Amino acid sequence: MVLYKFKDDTEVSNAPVSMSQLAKLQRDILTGKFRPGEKLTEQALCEQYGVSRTPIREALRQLEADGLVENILNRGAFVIGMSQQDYEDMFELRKAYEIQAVRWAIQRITDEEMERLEETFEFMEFYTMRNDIDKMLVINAGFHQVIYEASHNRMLQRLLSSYQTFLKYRDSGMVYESDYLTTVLEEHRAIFKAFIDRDEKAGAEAMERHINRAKERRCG
Amino acid sequence: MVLYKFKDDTEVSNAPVSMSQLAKLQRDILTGKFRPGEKLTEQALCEQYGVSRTPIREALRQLEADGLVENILNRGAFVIGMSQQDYEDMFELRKAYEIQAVRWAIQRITDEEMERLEETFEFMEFYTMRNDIDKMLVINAGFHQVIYEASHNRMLQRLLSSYQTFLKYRDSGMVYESDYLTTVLEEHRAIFKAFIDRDEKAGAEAMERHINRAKERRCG
DNA sequence: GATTGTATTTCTGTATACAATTATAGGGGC
DNA sequence: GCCCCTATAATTGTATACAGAAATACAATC
Repeated sequence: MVLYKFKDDTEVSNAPVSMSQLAKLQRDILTGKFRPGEKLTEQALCEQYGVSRTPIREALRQLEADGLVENILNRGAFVIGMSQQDYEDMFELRKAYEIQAVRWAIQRITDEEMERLEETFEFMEFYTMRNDIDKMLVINAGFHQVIYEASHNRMLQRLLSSYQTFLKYRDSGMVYESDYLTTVLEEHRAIFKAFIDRDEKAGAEAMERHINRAKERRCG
Repeated sequence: MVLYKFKDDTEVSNAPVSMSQLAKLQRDILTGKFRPGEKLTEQALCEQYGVSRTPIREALRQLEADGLVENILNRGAFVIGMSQQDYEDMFELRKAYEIQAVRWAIQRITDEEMERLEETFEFMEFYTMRNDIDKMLVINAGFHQVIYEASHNRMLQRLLSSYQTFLKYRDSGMVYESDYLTTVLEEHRAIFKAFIDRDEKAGAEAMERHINRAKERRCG
């Protein structure tokens, strides 16, 4: 049963979705299946994921670009560890770009994107009422994604999307406060309102509060 | 003749440096040898760079991560174009991270890094007096690089370094004002002074001014 | 002449083979 | 026992071969 369909055909549903080898490897690193510092031997990965070395090597190159592994010449790929400090820093870096994204998005958003943002926000209200955390996590990501697109800047979209991937797995193991959904909804409402009012400053401030609180919720 | 040697063995000299296939391809895209939208056929690249498809494909994956090409499944790699807007946006994105880098660097810099920063700044003074623009471009990059390292955050280092690569080729064709070097030196001096004073706020402000002026110089 | 379906060619995606480098294990010297 | 050297094994880097998808060319049809 498809409940909500994003522009890119990502769906909010419970159906298992087939993943690329890259995505699987990414997931397994982010969920801690491989330990920080651990060497990723290509042959071993081939057997684990059932593909040959070529696609594995290309995946490792992309993971290096995402900062998840380090490729050392003639020595191979090693999993990069994230300290608590690294993780907190990540929120600061993300915050700077999320704020910039909101600013540009409010300047540059198209009517079609505004409709998608509104639609997505309405789904957030619906699933908050239903208290459905799993679906909310997906819609949350979608809400931010619409903003990234509305910023009309590829670089920003790429970077912020990769932060989302990072958070997706980190969040999956989280325990949530009882008022989590309603709190987040209000934070998003403030951001959405800034779009309606075309108020760049209010949008930036609402986003800053949102990320600061997200940091507290997840790091605090 | 080696004039200045960075920690990573990058040298300020006129000696030709051998480049990896990736670096060559990166250079050729950034210098406009391939036009935006142009399809990069693997076989053609193999013949041009004298290597087989495997390393070419891996290079294309990395270039995609850097935002220089777009890989479409079963259709190949296409060069991404940068509009004037994209280019101006890039300065804003870089500014946000350069400011964060300075803040963290002032908090976290080690004695060894502080010595390197001082040494680098002294070389900047020397080459400014000599009015040697080519060497200054390299030292400039080195000055920022020391700050990135002193931020002690891998993600930030990676991103800002890739911006530097971007700028390196863009700058190479630039025409400079006569007071370019002395102006830039004073901007860097303000940043360096903030490190000595351990004044985070002053450092952030000095860096913001520096990037704003760099944007004016290059986009204005 | 334009259009559509099909055959051919070209190109990408993946697997495998080979070369070069690095890691490992064992033996000799001190 | 410790260190160093060498031989071997393991692993990465590169080239090539093959399978499948996409683009192209062309002929048949309207």
